[in-house]
Amino acid sequence: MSTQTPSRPEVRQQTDLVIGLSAVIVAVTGDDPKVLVVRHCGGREALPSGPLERGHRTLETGLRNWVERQTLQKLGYVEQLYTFGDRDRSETDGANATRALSVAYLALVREARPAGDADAAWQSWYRYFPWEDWRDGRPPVLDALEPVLRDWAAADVRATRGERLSLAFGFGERGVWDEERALERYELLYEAGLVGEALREQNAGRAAPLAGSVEMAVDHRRMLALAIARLRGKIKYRPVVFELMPPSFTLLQLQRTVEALGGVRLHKQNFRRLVEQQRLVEETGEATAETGGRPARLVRFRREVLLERPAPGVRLPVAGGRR
Amino acid sequence: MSTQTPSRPEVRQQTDLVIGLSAVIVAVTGDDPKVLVVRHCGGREALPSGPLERGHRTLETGLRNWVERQTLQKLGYVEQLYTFGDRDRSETDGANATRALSVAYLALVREARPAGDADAAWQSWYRYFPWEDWRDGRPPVLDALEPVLRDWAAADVRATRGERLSLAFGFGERGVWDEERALERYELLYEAGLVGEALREQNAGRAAPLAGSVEMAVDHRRMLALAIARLRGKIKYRPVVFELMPPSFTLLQLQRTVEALGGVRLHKQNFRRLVEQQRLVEETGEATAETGGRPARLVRFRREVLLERPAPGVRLPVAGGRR
DNA sequence: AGCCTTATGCTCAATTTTAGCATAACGGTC
DNA sequence: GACCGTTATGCTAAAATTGAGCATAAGGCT
Repeated sequence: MSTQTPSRPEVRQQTDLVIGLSAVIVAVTGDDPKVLVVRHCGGREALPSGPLERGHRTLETGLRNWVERQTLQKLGYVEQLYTFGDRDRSETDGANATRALSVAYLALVREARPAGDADAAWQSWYRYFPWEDWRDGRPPVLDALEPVLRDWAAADVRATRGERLSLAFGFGERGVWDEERALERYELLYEAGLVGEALREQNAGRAAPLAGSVEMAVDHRRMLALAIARLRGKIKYRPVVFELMPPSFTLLQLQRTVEALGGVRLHKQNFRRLVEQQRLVEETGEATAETGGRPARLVRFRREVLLERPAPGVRLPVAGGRR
Repeated sequence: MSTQTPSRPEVRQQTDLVIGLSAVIVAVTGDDPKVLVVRHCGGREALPSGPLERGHRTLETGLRNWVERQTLQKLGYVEQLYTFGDRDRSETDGANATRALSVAYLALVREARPAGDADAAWQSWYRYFPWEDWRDGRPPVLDALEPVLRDWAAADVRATRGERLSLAFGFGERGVWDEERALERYELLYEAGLVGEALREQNAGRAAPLAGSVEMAVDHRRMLALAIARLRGKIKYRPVVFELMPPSFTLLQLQRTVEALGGVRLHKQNFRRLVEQQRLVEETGEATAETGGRPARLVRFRREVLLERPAPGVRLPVAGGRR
């Protein structure tokens, strides 16, 4: 009750505990942001993952091990996302339930290899989140979603649901689409019973799962939503996009990559100006004629920017396509 | 080797595992950013923390429990920071070492109560990081640190240390101080053997620990560094400062709070304009004469901004004091 | 040559930032 | 009551950044 000193080994409980390690591995090929998924035992798609083992010196090495074993994919840039630990994540096999924590990571890789293993495959992440892709205007799924969500909000005694909706989806009149709120959107859909995962645990007969968006195993889709949100945010103040680019590339390729991640279109000239005046890239001297029209210069990432400015990122000059 | 499916309960290992929960609890009183510390068994100062127990539904409730038990402090805003899991964190009691994971959280509270429990105390965080406070110009500790760090970098075969130094501390000629890099700075000092914690594990006879900065138990100072870095970043794009403010306050109080966290001075008029034109606050109608000069209007946080703009934060208009 | 497509250069106006100047309003002091 | 120190606030000119487009360049193709 009173003065407790923390972490006394004698009182250590003997609860069964498993630490899971999961990776959201992202690559961009052409116009699509891809994520590496494996086929789960239960048939559902899952993120590469496995339990932390005694042999793993750090969580991150454990993760790399599992990913390489499962997908034959080497990881470059890796960053920790979040640790999930709710008790209801765990498998309840009787009174002595095993508690399952899960540490999720985000990894960025350059080339999406043709998924070394048969069970591993690269999939566009918009397959799981069709409402997140605004590059060709308002995604059609939202037409189906909006009324259901509004009803769900209206059934709320306190006004809080409606507020959260307008925040996440920009439903209100002055509402704007904030691409960084991908996680909040997924969580709202989950609460409203509009994603398949929500219906699994309790067969509460709420709305039917939403056609057109693919489920994932356990809470892996939530992890993916978090990864998307984080990446969309981070790209703006740290030059992480370049982790996804080949050694040399054209400015349009860079723009398409940023657009793929953000799910929005950008104003071309302004994007180039931004990238160039921030001196994020430098000339290679070469050019490529692959793209159809006038050949484009090939550039490469200027590593030195990391030393020069506090927060070099690719700010997103949004194109007309809003609303 | 090949097709492994993840998380099969049968193979679950019986390793001893403890999940620690630690909280960096922050408040700002007057001009100082405070953190709540408890006196550790070993005599060192520590963050409030304790092991995850079976009764805890979520990691966060577990954390809140421990904090309230140890410090009698209720938590408001809480956010997960990071999970530390390196094997060398663990206590090695023979071959069967217990692996200790630790999930660190950041919490923001309004009033720094006089530390309910005798073992708990509010301390300025600059006590542990004197080099992070640039509000009165370049902190004097850096004069002692810089040459030692430079020597350490010079002793490096590859040039990578020097690069990291100029990145983190802005030592180069064009170098700038980026307040958000608090964690990187701590880690460099750790590697260079300039903080006490570094000398504990291996009595490698490197440089002496730096006088003038206070150690903490285990890796708690690293957690604090991470919390500072995250908070300094987050403040700019989410209105989290207001979690630290009383219900009504003056613009100068708000500015002092932001300055305390960032460790930098801001341009007064520009700060006010920013806050006002972003409509982060609204009038209460009252005023206060407490501050000496002309009475200041009292304002309160305008919750509605959360619904209006994608990323409302207090961007930092730095005052002259750079360099 | 003419057309389509992508690459690039440049401009103009609207906004936002930076850095100060100037004035207001209160509590003392002489 | 005038004067001073202190903090609050209003306002502005100049510089820098953004948002939107126009216009031209340079390939491939028919």
